[in-house]
Amino acid sequence: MQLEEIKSKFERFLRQKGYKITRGRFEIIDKIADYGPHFEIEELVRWIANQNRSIASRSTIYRTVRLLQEFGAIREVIKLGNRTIYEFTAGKPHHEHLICVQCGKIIEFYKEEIEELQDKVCEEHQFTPLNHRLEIFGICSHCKAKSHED
Amino acid sequence: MQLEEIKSKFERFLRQKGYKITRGRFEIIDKIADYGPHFEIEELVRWIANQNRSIASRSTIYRTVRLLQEFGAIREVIKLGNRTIYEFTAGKPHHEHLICVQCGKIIEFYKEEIEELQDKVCEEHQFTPLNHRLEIFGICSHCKAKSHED
DNA sequence: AGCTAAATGAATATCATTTTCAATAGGAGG
DNA sequence: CCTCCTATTGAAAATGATATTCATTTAGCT
Repeated sequence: MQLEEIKSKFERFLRQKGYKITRGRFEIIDKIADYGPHFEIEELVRWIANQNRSIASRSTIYRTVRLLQEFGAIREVIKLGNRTIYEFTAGKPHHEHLICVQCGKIIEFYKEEIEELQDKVCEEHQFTPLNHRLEIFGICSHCKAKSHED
Repeated sequence: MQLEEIKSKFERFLRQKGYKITRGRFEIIDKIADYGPHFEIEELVRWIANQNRSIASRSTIYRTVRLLQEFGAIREVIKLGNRTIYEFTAGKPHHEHLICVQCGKIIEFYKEEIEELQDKVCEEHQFTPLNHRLEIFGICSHCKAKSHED
């Protein structure tokens, strides 16, 4: 999905909710898209603050991230300590994460069979699934290679 | 694993680390075991404070929970907002969680095939897994039944 | 018993996130 | 284009979980 498409869908979302179409909200989307797939809000706030023109305050950035989560363009990947890492899903298909505990690298993957087995587990417990998250923590190939050097 | 067995293993752990064997630490373990399988620290602090004899201060409870995590008797189940839910693993076998978003109930499950598929994914990415967490959010059968009544 | 380092409690700090509140700016209707 | 109402914004303050500081106490060796 293109960025413009997301923005126009977001615009429709705002209208439908009776919210206003403000420049700040759309500039924040641009910045998030520029920043990369994974981010922390404080990091983003600093990054935006370091740029020439200030587009929004910390409060507005926090509020907009919440709004984008409600809209569905952003989701929480994981909370580590007091840090929360988000991802700009941007219409990306569903996936899970491998997280390198050494360098923080996040690798995305998708395994259909795992999804099916989860549904089966839910059925067995008469549990109605809404969403899920699978995180595997470990050492990525790069860090592994590096540790062998020592 | 029995509580006494855990405590004696913990004692060995403390000795080995050069830490001291204090009454407070063991009384906190007792309280956690009494409390139930899942808890939040603040909840635990209040619960302990409401009992006749004060066994430990908030700081000591926080510090001891950290220590027990390091030891391996406690693990973080999930962080929701600013709340962190822990579980007293007490040597329980590995498992994943179904979490009811309505009532907060936590159901444990284990699916061997999911574990195997995870290993396969890791191999494909030359990723060395250390641990993982699978959380499925949804509505438990009890809440589902209740919502039909309305 | 006496010594030394670790543990404790109380108060304070920290840090991400939320809220408050006064000022500003969408946008619908005229 | 003007007006009005309401949502939004920014800055500062509040919140809430957790960490840290520091003076005091205690575990556990000698």
